[in-house]
Amino acid sequence: MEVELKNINPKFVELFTQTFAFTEEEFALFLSSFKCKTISKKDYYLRAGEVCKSKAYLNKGCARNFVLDEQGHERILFFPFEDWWLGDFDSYYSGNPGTNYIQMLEDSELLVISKEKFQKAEQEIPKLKQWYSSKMLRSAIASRNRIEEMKTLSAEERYLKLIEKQPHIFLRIPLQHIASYLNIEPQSLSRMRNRLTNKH
Amino acid sequence: MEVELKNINPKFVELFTQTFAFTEEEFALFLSSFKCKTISKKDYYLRAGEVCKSKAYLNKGCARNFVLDEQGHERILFFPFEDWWLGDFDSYYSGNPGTNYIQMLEDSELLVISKEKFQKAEQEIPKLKQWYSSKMLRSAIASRNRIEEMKTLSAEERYLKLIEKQPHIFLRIPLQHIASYLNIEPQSLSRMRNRLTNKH
DNA sequence: TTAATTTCTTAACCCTGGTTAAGTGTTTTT
DNA sequence: AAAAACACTTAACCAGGGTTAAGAAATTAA
Repeated sequence: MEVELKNINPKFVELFTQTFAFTEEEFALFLSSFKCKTISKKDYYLRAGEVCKSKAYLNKGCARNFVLDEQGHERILFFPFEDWWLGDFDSYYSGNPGTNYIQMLEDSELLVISKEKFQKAEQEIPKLKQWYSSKMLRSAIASRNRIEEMKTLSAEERYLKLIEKQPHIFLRIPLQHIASYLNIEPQSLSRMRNRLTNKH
Repeated sequence: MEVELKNINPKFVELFTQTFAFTEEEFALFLSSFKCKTISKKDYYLRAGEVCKSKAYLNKGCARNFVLDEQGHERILFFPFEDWWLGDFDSYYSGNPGTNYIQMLEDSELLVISKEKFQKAEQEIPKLKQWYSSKMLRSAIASRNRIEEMKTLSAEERYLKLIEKQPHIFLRIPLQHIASYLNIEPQSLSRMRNRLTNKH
């Protein structure tokens, strides 16, 4: 489906027209490279084993991005919400089958751009590269901070930090998935919550 | 101290003159922006609380990059060896005090370039930006893979993977530090190694 | 409204890794 | 060569989270 401007998250428009100062023509050209795609709750945007051949802007909805461990256990890495970009980084750039699953947790709306069209757009709109470099830098820093956090905080500390820093997650994501994100079992999260409320 | 070409790791020279095709002048200019610095075993290149104002190429030696958890426990994130770049990413770009310690584990030799000189070099040598984008991309992917690994593998699995994929680490890094990297105590690593050898 | 499904909780038992403590080697320093 | 510092191991005890199982509560579908 073609993308209609009026339905696009204003943050998307602002990012490119304001922050990266695309001209009207550049933005129109860029936008025309996208297809709109809706995915129902519980359906997948990506599965392990597939090659990731596109980037997708999450216009509306939310998802869980997870991998499987050796025992086939689902391990959630993060929860994409509105204004995030979805994809399997490694697979996208290497061309190899990926390890990530991306499953929508609400009925969602994506703006999808294929690798080919993105590359073409990059050639026609040099500013796009700037955007991408800065995005990559922030992504690298965020991942490093996440590693630090995983290494230095206990499950309980990560839980408390999540409540403090990203309370919105608790409004839209079931606790069982938050448990997986914290790297513990739902029963353990339940026990922990119980322990914390009875603490005083 | 000035950098002398004959003492530089050939990988450094190759990266810029071959892979990124710097001209002779560009490479000479770039190289003249560096200072050579030696740091003895156990001394620090960087400490938490300091603002990271330079990038450093590890020409010779190795180090441990760690952070402190709430209990003041050292948690090693990775072991830089020859041909790595040292620094606190987040602090370098944000200008805020960092959280990382970088301590040399052998007498080491660094090629250091200040933030100012690097920015200047970037303006004079546009190819430098290409290098940096590609480095950032790989860094982002590596960090994501590391997060996946931390989420899906047990301490024992991470230990066995380390032996398989980076056996050189065991030749130069004390086991106590490897334990910290695996996120367990030295005693637990010892017990695990004992368990594994007695397994059959 | 009832049935079915999903989400969350509680409890008992077990296992892994943390903690504390002590002891043995091995380097390094004096 | 002796002392000091460092690196590694072993063992006993304990706590946190995994596992299994069951049931309660809340949503969704029929």
